[in-house]
Amino acid sequence: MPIQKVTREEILTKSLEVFRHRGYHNTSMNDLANAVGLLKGSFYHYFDSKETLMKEVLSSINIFLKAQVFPIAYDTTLPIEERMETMLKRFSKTVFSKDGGCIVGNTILETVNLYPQFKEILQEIITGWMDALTYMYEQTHSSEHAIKLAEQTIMEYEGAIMMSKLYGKSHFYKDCYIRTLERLTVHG
Amino acid sequence: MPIQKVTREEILTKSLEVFRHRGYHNTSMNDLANAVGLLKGSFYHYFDSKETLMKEVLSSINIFLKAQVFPIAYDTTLPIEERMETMLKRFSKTVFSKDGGCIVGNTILETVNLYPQFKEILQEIITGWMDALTYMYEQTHSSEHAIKLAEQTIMEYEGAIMMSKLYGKSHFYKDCYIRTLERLTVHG
DNA sequence: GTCTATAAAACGATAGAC
DNA sequence: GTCTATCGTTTTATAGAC
Repeated sequence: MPIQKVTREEILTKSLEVFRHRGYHNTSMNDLANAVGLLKGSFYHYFDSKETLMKEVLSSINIFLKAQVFPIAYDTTLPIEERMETMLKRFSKTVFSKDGGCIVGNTILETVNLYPQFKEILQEIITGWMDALTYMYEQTHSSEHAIKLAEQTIMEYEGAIMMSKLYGKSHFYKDCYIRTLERLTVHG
Repeated sequence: MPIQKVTREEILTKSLEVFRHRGYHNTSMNDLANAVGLLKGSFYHYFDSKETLMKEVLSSINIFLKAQVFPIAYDTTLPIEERMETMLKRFSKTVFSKDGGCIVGNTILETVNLYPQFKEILQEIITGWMDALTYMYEQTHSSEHAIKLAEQTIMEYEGAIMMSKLYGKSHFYKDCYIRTLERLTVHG
């Protein structure tokens, strides 16, 4: 048996970073292979296409969020503010990056119109986030209002990513974070 | 002189639509040329590169906004709600599209990290929008608060575009629109 | 003939896939 | 490494208005 240089997991982790930084169409198989230290030819031993790889990257994000992040919202042993804070922080660590990219938001804007292959998994991720936020806002608001607040929170965060990228400043996130917490308590 | 099939203006208008729909990297010179009824080689008679073309597209958007949209905010002969409504509607007509794309937001997320060529003009567009919104919110809020509200408005709209694209629903825009108007009056 | 908008063909580079 | 396709770009040829 030849030596296995990398694992599928490592490829997925590295590919996530590359896709987040470069976008989907502007990432070549060469970029991905280089990032994990393989020749692009060897890459097809693990994944049969760029599309399949992206699908698995998005799927692994979804699995992680469903296992490690979203459940926090429903853990009623913790105070609501703490749940929200922890969830936002963990979510950011997975899905956002320092240079201002959100792999989920970027991929939606870049592909949903013309490459519906990713639409389903992207919807699943955002819906999971929506449900978790809605559940938390329902503790202090009506169901209909909670949904609107959850939508507003997600929209603001995605917009904050754009603004951070454009101006290289991070206060947009922080303002979002504060407003997201404020919505738990004020003007019911 | 031979028959001219298209004008520079027509190319810019058509290219704006193609870039908005397909994104920057996923648009080929072939796509652009086909959209205006030329072969891709002939395209270079008008623009010397894809990058130059995109720059001019963004620049034409900026010129239009500065001449026809942003000045509305400063027209004190009109009531503030009317100014905001008119501005939002005109802005949407130029920059957004039915299939849920914002050429400005998309291009920021797709290019700013790796193609800084567009950064300056993109900043100019967003800053123009920011200034117009801030000016209006300053009528009923402090300067510092007005800036935050303007930022929040832009972030929400860009997020709404993402959500509309993902779920094929338009209520995200409408909610943004309502909240943007509400911010003019409530909780000063 | 000159000028120029477009077509046609071909360039080198790089894409995704094998 | 090799394949084929396509990328952005350049060059050459053609056609029609002066």
